[in-house]
Amino acid sequence: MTKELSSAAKLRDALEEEIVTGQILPGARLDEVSLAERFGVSRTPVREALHQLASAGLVEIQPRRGATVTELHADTLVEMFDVMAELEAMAVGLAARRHTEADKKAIVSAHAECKRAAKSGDVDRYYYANEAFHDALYAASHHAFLITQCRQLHRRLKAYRRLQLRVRHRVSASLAEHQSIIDAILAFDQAQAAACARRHIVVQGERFGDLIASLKSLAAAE
Amino acid sequence: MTKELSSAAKLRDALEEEIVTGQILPGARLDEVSLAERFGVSRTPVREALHQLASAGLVEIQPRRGATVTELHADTLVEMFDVMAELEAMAVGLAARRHTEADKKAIVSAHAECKRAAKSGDVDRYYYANEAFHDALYAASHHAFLITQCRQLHRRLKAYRRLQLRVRHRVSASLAEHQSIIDAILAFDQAQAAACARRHIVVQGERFGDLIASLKSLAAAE
DNA sequence: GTCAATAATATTGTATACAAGAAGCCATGG
DNA sequence: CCATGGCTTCTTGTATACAATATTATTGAC
Repeated sequence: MTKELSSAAKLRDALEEEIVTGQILPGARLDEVSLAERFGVSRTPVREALHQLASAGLVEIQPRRGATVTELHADTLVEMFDVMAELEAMAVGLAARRHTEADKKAIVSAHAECKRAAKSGDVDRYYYANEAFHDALYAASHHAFLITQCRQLHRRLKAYRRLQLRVRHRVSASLAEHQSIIDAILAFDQAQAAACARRHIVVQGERFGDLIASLKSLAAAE
Repeated sequence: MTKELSSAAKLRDALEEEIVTGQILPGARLDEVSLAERFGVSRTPVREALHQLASAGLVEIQPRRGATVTELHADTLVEMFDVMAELEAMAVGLAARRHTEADKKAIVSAHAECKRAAKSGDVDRYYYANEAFHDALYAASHHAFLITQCRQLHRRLKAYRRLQLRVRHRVSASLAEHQSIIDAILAFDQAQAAACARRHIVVQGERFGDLIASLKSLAAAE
């Protein structure tokens, strides 16, 4: 059932996963023949996969000079968090107005899993639970196009979001923010829900900025 | 200087233009060999172009079944206008805070051209002037990532935006909305600017919905 | 010893050839 | 007369070959 994908599509997904999770580092060169050999295919599907990733912004292709994994500067990333905040605020605001009983259940249970994950102290588990929670929020907006936009950007920020979760006390703060979002949604308070969601993401951007700053000062001290 | 593009890239741009302007109709089949013949190249660059357009959402590719121009249902389009409204509100709000003297000049002069175009009664001329105006607004936000997102979505809505301009009195209304946006920006009033921009786009979505509805009732009456 | 120019190499961009799957068509059976 | 099965044909997906450009190394001159 899931084996109907073309090798180009499989390649694209595999590469995307490796880039998004940081297995392939930003700035790394993506050589067509090496990739072709690694995946046991010819250069043709490799090229297709690379071009598709380029359209998604994950890799950059310079004519006649090959592809590299996109390097996101700290300020670009912060900007991406800005836009993510706005989109998510919109989604959550809509969710406050439009959510069904099923949506409510999904959100609450995703949040419960987040709590369990937080208590367990397993950051990765929290990461996945968090992802499911946000997905439930998007779904409750019942706004198909917005959902795709949110998912796309969310995915691009995946690796960095994960990083930012390692900041001290971030997980418990995140959890509290989730709670306030849920409260606003269940009260059908659109404005409040949107505001909470926006703050939730903006905070992530800020923490991420802090992280970058501290890394920079560390590097400078060496 | 501009001739450094690969044939695949040229093809992609040409096809994008034809789709966006409606020369190729939604739902139309895009046959690889026909396109290859038409542009005098082999299938390889055609495939690359199609896949890139697919990532951008302009065409849909079904495995082993070829590519067609994406058909956007009325409700999807309205949703896209929703998101556009939110992004543009964000950009204009930022522009109110961040605009420079140069930005101010660019915006005002773009608006002046809009006025002249409106007075001339040339809808196409107004369309292009309008595009330049919005671009000037985006630029004034000084938010690189937001600008790319706005441009991308704006481009996808291009054909439909044009359609909606034909609605009676829409051009003069649009012009008035522009004026209110400018006023808010020049007053450095972020909230007001964002609200005006949001309304400006939401109205477009609504007018577009009206248009669709009237087309539907026309079709039903036949 | 360093810089520059040219040649050698490697890598991308395009074309063509081949393989595999999907759509249409005709024939045959009910 | 309609439906179903197999066959033909067309189209897409992949591989390989070739062409063009960028990179690198080597050699020569200053």
